[in-house]
Amino acid sequence: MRFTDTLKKNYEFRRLYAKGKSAVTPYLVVYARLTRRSGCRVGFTVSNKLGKAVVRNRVRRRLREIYRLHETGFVPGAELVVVARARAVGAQYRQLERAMLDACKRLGVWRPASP
RNA sequence: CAAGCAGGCUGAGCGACCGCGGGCAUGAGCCGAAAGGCUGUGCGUGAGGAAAGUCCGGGCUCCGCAGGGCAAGGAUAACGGGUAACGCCCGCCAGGGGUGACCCUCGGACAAGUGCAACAGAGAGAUACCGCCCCGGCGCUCCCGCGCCCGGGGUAAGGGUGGAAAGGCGAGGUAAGAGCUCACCCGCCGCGUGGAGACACGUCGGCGCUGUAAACUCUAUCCGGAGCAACGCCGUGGAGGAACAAAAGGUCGGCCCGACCGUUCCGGGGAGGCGGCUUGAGCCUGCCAGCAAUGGCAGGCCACAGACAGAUGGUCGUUCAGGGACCCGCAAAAGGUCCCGGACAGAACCCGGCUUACAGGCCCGCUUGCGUU
RNA sequence: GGAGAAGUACCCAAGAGGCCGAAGGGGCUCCCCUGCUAAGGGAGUAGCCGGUGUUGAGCCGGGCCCGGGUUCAAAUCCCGGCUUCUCCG
Repeated sequence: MRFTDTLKKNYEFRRLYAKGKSAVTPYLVVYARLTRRSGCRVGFTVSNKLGKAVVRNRVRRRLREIYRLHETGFVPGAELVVVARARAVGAQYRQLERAMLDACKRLGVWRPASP
C-alpha cells in the first residue's frame, strides 16, 4: 500500500461519517470523501456483532486484500471507510470484491485501472 | 480376530507469485543543525492445544497498612505426599458401578445446639385408627362359650399411608405383645493388633441413636483491595499563578488619535508519544531418587510472536487423509477415472492449573470372548 | 482487554425448598354498549412442546435459558455451559 495510510483515530472516522458520502450494498457500506492529500487513506470496520474473532479477522483481511489489489484505480486524496455488514460473513471473495468496487465507483473514488 | 478400557502424541506436508508485523544489518534515496525519521535492499522470524471462558492460584504494579490478636465477610474439606501457590496433580482409603481392564463421588461434623420434613397417614422420638389381648358392663345361652352403637386398661407382632414408622430375622417368653431374654447378622462407641494415616481385622465390654449442613451452625486451614484501560516518564496549545519590562515593535488604518497583541518560569493534567513488553517457576538431551505427581545433578540453547483501528493474508499447483458416483467383478477385496473437500478456533502483561469446543490420524499398555499352535 | 447483571407462557412480569397443577396485568374468546368500529363495562377458559383423540371439548407426559448434581421433593440450593445487556479510554 504505497501511497496509503490507515485511518486510526476515532475522530477521523466520525468526521468521515459526518461529512462524507456513502454507498450501500448487501455486503458492505462504503463512506468516502476527497481531500487535498496526495495519498489515499482507508479504514475498515468489522463490528463484533458479525461473529467471533476468527470470522471478523477473515472478513477484514479479505477487504484489505481487495483494496490492495485494486489500489491503483483509486483517486488520489480519497478517504474511505469500509463497514462490513452481516452478510459479508458467508460471502465469497468475488462477491465482496464486486460489491466494494461497485460502491466505490458510484462514489466516484475508483475507476477501472487502464492497463 | 472381535469388542472394550486407560494413557500419551499430533492438529495436514511441499512449492510458485503477490502482500503484511516485529528484529538485525546495510548505508542507496529523501527530510533534518543534530539525534533521528521515512523509503529501499539483504538476512532471519511471525498464533494455540485450547491462544477461548475469565473459574481458581501466583508473579508484577499502585492504593491501604507499626506489630499481634479477635470479630465480620468469603473460600476449601477423608488420608498421605507434590508444588512458588492452588479449589490443581499423584498415590491411597471408604462407598457405588462393571465379568474384567477400569470408572464415578463438594467424601468433615446432625452422638453440641437450632431449623425444616408439604400432602398422605392414627401417629414423623412419637402415636392407639383398624386389629390383637385382659377386666368390667350389657345381651344371648341350661352350661362350655359367643356377641357388642358400651366403658377402663395393655400392646407395636399384622393392616394401610409415606422417601422415612425407629435395628433385621428366628426362637424363647407372654393374656396379647415388646431387645423383655437368647443365638446369628447390621450399625455406633470403647478396647486389642497391623499401618505414616484415612482405615482394615478381631469382638472381651457398652449402646440401638430418622433424614437433611449444595439449611443456619460448629470444627480445621487459608484470604487486605484493585487491576497493564495497573503504573512510571515526556507532554504543543489553552485555563491559572509568579517574575521581568512598561520602551521599542507588530496588526487594524492614507496619517493622527484609538483598540488589540508581550517574554521567561512554574503548573495538576486532557489529546498524543515513550516505557511497562517479553529471558521465563524457560526449552532440549542424558543420568539419578521416587509406585507416581515431581525433585536433584550435568551439558547445551536463545531458534521459541510482540501489534496498538491491532501483522501471520490472497490466488493457485501438487501430495496425504476423508466422502460420493462410475468402471472391472456373482460378491468382497484390490485397482482405475471423475467430482466434492480440510475440525475447533486467532496472541494483546506473563506464567501454573481447571472448564468448555474439536475433523481426523499415530503410538504404547491392559481386559474379556472366540479361534489356532 | 477487564469488571458486572439478567434469562419464568406471545409480551411485561411476581414468586427465594412442598399449599406452584406457576400469581397478576396486557393479549385472546364470548357478551353488553354502537348503525359499524375504537374506547369502556362484565364474564371466561386456556396458554409452550410432544402424544392420543377430534366437529369441539378433553386426557396423558414433559416444560420456569440448557445440561448435570444435592434432597423424599428444585423455578428456588450447588456445579458447568449458552444467550442478551450494562460499565471501565
